[in-house]
Amino acid sequence: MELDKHYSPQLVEDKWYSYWMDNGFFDSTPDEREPYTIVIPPPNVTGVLHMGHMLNNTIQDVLIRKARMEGKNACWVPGTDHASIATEAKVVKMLAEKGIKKLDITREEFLGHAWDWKNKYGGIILDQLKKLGASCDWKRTRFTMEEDLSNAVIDVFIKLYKDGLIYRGTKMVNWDPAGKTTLSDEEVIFKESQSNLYYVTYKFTDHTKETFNNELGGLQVATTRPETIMGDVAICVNPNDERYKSLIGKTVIVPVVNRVVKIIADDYIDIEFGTGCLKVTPAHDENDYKIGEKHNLEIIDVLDDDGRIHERAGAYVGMDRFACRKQIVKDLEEQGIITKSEQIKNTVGHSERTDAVIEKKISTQWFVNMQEYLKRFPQVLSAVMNDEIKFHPVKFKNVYKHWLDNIKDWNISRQLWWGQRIPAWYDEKGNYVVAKTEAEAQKLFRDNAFKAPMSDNSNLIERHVNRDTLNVQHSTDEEHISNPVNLIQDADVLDTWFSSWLWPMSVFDGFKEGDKNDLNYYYPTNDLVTGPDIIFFWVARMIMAGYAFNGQKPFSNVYFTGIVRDKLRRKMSKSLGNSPEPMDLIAKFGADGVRMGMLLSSPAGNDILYDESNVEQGRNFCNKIWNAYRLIAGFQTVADDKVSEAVLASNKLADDWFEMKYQTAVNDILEQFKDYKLSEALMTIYKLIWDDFCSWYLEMVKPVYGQPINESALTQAKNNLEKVLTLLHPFMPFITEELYHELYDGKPMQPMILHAYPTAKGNVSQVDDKALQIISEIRNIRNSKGLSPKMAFELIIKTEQENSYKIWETTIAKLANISEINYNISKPEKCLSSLIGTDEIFIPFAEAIDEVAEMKKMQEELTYLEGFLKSVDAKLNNDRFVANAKPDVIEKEKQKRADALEKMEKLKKSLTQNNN
RNA sequence: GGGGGCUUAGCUCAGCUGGUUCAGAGCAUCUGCCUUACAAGCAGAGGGUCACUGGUUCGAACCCAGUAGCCCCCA
Repeated sequence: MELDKHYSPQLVEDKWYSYWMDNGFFDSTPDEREPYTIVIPPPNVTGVLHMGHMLNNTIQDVLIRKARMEGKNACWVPGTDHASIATEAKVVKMLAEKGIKKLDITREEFLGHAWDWKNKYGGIILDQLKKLGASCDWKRTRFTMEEDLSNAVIDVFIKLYKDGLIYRGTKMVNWDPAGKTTLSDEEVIFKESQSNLYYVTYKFTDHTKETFNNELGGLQVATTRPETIMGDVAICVNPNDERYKSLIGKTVIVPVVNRVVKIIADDYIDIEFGTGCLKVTPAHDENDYKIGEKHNLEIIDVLDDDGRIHERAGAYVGMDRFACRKQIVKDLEEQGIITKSEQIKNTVGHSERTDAVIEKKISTQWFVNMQEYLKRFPQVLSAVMNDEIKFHPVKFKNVYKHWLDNIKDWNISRQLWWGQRIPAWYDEKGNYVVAKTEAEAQKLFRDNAFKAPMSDNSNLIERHVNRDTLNVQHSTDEEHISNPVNLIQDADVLDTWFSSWLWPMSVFDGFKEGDKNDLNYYYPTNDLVTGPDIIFFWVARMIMAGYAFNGQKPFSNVYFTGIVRDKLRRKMSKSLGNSPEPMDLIAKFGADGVRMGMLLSSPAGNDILYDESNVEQGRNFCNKIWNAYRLIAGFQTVADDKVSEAVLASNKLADDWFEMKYQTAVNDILEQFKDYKLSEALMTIYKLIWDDFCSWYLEMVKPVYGQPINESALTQAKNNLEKVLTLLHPFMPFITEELYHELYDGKPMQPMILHAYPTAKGNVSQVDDKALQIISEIRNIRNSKGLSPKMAFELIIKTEQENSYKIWETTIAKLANISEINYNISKPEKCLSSLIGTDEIFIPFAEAIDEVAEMKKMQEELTYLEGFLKSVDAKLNNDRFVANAKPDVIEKEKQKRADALEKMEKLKKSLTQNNN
């Protein structure tokens, strides 16, 4: 069959993927073999495959395929995440486009639309992974919101609540006015921005003026958020600030609302910042809130859920917060109350999902008590620190520790509908219980096992907290409680990560009643491959869940990939349009080429700078392998006894030599795998195939044109191709499967995907290949002298180890185009010469030798060697070196000295001969 | 403001506990080749005061201190 010069991935990839699937090679069920398990970081159902997924899933596939070939029971569990806030936002938008408002439909109707959406689009990303070659056990595909997994989430919530690790509390939280939900601290992204710092005058009351007066008739306060002025309840200065000492305890008037507030003192205030006076707005700033608590101040929340000014503010009601800021600045400037402003750099929190500017606000939410959690499960930290769970690269250990050391309580309730609904039930007074069903909740109420509300009832309906709601009112209306009616389930759902932290267990039905075979067999999993951006969101929390709910770690290794960026180090993003479409890339370069392109330049933890030339390199490599196969497939054969002894021996030697190269590479590759240095492992294979296999080995055994190859040599060549294909298979599964089948006429003993992976070998038998340097040297001489490779040379070798060269004579003759080799005969009158180690080679060459240039070259080398010898002697003559250095180091220096002397002697001899 | 990391060839990166012939790889570059597997290729070559300054040491890309620049995380 005539094979095309170019490999066409498009013709083979789908074929092999179906073949693997149809034969169930990706499937895994527990058996007596050692398991090897990876759970996929479940992509969001809203997502389409991006370059980050490509990298991440390629790495997982390499690991899982290698394990499978090593005879382990490899199980890679795929699935998707319901991505509460992202999906809800998407569905809301989709409905809005149809003219449907979320507020106008019921929760059930909304969820119906959401499920429709999920069923329609949720599987796209998984289908795209198949194009990449991902060998997931698709029969095990899970979804974080399917019934079993949702039940697990609810059960875990109830358990943690009973254990006192989950509580309902009123605290300052992050509010996303676009998503209309609270967020955990991790979901807030701080961005640096240019802001205006406005100087606002708070007029003194008459009483204050008596003791202190100035030109302004008031205190100047610097603020970046004038729209919260209506929530001001005090002015705070540093007690050590001489400027304001006499004012502490006096009063000023808040602009706009004309509220009279006190001037208080607190160490927290930075004397240097602004004017040294802080307007205290406890409802809208974490630090102000703390000051408010300390000084027992009122809390006036001036914003509503949409980020507009609330009636409570008493002015600018209904106005958007940013519009209000502009307006208030304009108005106060006109009144002469704002006298100046300056630009400053500060950081502003944004929602990770909606990018809206986050508002801090006080709200009643559900929290996980992290301090207590870590106290009960100290392994969460220790397991990572003592490498029971290994991070690759290790630098992330520090990041992890730092986060745990400063951890705050985890806000897990979200004001959304898409997600697991919080199993808390309230009566009309706001008393509540946590229970899986309404019936159980009723029973708990009957048993008086309820909690009194943190705040009054209105909080259930309207989530604002004003000063009244902070006064906790313990209900004592027992008569009412003993006859509960109309329980309402909490309207909120749980943070997405509160479900995905269970993923490594829940995908194996770890929380379900019934047999735990899968969990016991596959868990703890082996490797987790993910991005460092979710180390806190997900990695840390899976570790927490692992120890809390199973008493074991969730995985043994975490491989942190880098972030895929463009050539200019910019993140890939839709708005920049700098991200290639992965499916187009695969169509153009083939999945194998893309996989290689992604892997080549992505050491663990380093960002990868995506450049199409990497993918081209991958495609070119495929083509190289394809052509190596084409060469082998095209050989005509002849029986071994029909070729000369020399050819037989030469081919045998080539095989031994390649075996040495191969086994050395295998040993290196297995080490690199152990260290999770996948790009280095791939590079080692790349060089083994391109340089050692193609450029050297195949050239050694390739017969001259038109001649056949002897049968044993062909068999060896095929074996060697099989070996390198095997090594490469985890990285480039398609082409290796294709060629492996071709190699055995479509009927190999077993498919490549199940082929045994090579193992390390202690003693690699060495083949003396010093002589091969001659080939490079002669090519070099030809190149530098502009002599054609077609011109055959004679060669004279001066050496004490003739045999080192003799065994390679056939190869040297073929690859360097040498017609005759002689040993240790006298140097011809006119010749080109060179040193191979301490051996000399001469090429008789009568015409056109530039003797002056030759001499100059030798003289230069001699000069270098003299300098080199001097430095070696300096070491050896240094008593302290001889006294302190290790014996083997000294021995090496002595050897260097001897070699240098020998070379110098030969060069000197050549120089004098030429001079004669 | 706190923590972590980085700075080695034009680019992207290796370089383990300091010690082989003046520091390695891939890509890119240059030179010569369409040599019957591959021009998506072959053969060869050039290219680096290892950020800077000082210190420790017989010996420093590697250890220590400081300086400069860059990146990430956290608040």
